[in-house]
Amino acid sequence: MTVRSARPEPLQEVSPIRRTSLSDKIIEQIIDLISRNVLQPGERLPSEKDLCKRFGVGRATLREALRSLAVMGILDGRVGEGTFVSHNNQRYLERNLQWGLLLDPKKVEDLLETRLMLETQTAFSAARKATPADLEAMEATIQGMESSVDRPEQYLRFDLEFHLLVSQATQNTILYHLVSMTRGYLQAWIKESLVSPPSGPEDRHRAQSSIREHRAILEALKSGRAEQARQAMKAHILSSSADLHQHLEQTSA
Amino acid sequence: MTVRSARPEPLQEVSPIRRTSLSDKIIEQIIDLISRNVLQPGERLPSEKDLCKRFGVGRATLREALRSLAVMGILDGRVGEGTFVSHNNQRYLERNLQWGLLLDPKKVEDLLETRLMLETQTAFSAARKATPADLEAMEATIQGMESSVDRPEQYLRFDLEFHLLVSQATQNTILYHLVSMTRGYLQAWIKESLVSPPSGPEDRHRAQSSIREHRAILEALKSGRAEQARQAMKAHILSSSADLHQHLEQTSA
DNA sequence: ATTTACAGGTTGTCTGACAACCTAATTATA
DNA sequence: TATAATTAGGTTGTCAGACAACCTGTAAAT
Repeated sequence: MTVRSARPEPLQEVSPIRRTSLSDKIIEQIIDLISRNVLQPGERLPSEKDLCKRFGVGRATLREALRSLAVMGILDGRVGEGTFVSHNNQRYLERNLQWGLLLDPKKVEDLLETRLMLETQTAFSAARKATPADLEAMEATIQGMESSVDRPEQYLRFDLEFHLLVSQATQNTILYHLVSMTRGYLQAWIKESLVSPPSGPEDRHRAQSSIREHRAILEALKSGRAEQARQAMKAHILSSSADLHQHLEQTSA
Repeated sequence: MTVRSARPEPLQEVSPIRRTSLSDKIIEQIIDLISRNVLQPGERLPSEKDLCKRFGVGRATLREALRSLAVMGILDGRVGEGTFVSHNNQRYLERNLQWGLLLDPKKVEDLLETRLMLETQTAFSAARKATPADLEAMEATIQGMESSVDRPEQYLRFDLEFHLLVSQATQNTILYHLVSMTRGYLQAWIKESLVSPPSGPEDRHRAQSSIREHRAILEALKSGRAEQARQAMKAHILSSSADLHQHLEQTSA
């Protein structure tokens, strides 16, 4: 007699039984430990042998869980040293979107639209919530941009940092993650589009106007004018997106 | 002589060497296969033994890759049957955000703010892009709400469906996933807040005004007035959020 | 004192094995 | 013949042991 034959009529409210594998349970437990700060970022986990004994599972099972957490960017395994909690488990979202966009790479348009939407709104919200410390940090990144117009790599780091600071100023961690996610992925394209042609005078010109746009955003934030901040950010994103588009068409042509 | 002692002065442009594990390479290859549609959604992968031979790796290594793809929601392993490409690898975003939210428990406020931001913008965008078929489907969900004011469970399904249709009408899959993610998370709270008190006359009254709000959104979408659609959605989300807040405070008190 | 060599621990990978499970063909039964 | 039970083969889930590659700190050699 099988279980199947023992269920003649279909039940409506059957328990949503799901065979949860041992690895899944381990993943949940470890995530729980990290979220409760029992395991802190940078901390080393016990060795796999230890963990096997504690969880009461084989090493293969445990490793499947650890590997999964590693590709998510939550853990970081270093051969010969141990497994560590990633410093920036915040960043794991970017990583995963990266995997995801590899799945269908035609979403650049969608990404740009989403980014426009998110960042204009974060600018709006940040104008109301930004602390003096936030504004000061933004000021620093703009100065950083000014001092590195000829070093695209470094310039981009400051650029990214500025936008992250804006989203951080909203004090909404979800928004921060979403912005850093979209931004992190576009970064690859942006970098490529800036590096491919050797930095000429036009690039420097572009950098200068970009810095002006950032300053406009910062001024709006400082004065607390939310709508103005939104518009400034919108203008900046649009011109930046236009640049990216142009470069993309050039390379594809 | 170690490598360490051979690097007296810090190099700026060292190659960002990363020891890519075999599992990582397998993950990349499989994702590539899926993105190139060599492996289509729903399709079954060869057995693990087969894959081991093709990739030239041991089973443990292969399984770590498969498990990682499974927790991402890209693959779906069924014991005794095989491993399949997930029908909706679209869902990977929601899945990962889910893990992410487990990582650091966000506040409901953040979710509500994000939702307000996303949905007002999707309404704006949808007003410009919605097709007659989209509008027709939305009309149907509103009728569904009207016919189930006394069945909260069913009512909520229609409600959710409406909002998903709006975001779908933007034809931006990323936005769609983000909306469905925030919505899916709030759904648990919403359901609880509606089920806990037995449905009384006030609830029905609330449902009626909610339906009016949905109609207002739909009318704005039909007439293609983007700004009006945004305002209508904003009003709806705000009143809906206020309800949720009230219920939350009641239960916590 | 500096360098070298070594030992112990850790992750990465392989192999083989068994259990739980599903599918389908085969056999037994009414 | 038609239906039920059994069986066989394949598949994923898990375990155990082993070895390679690697890192770190310590002890030995220079």
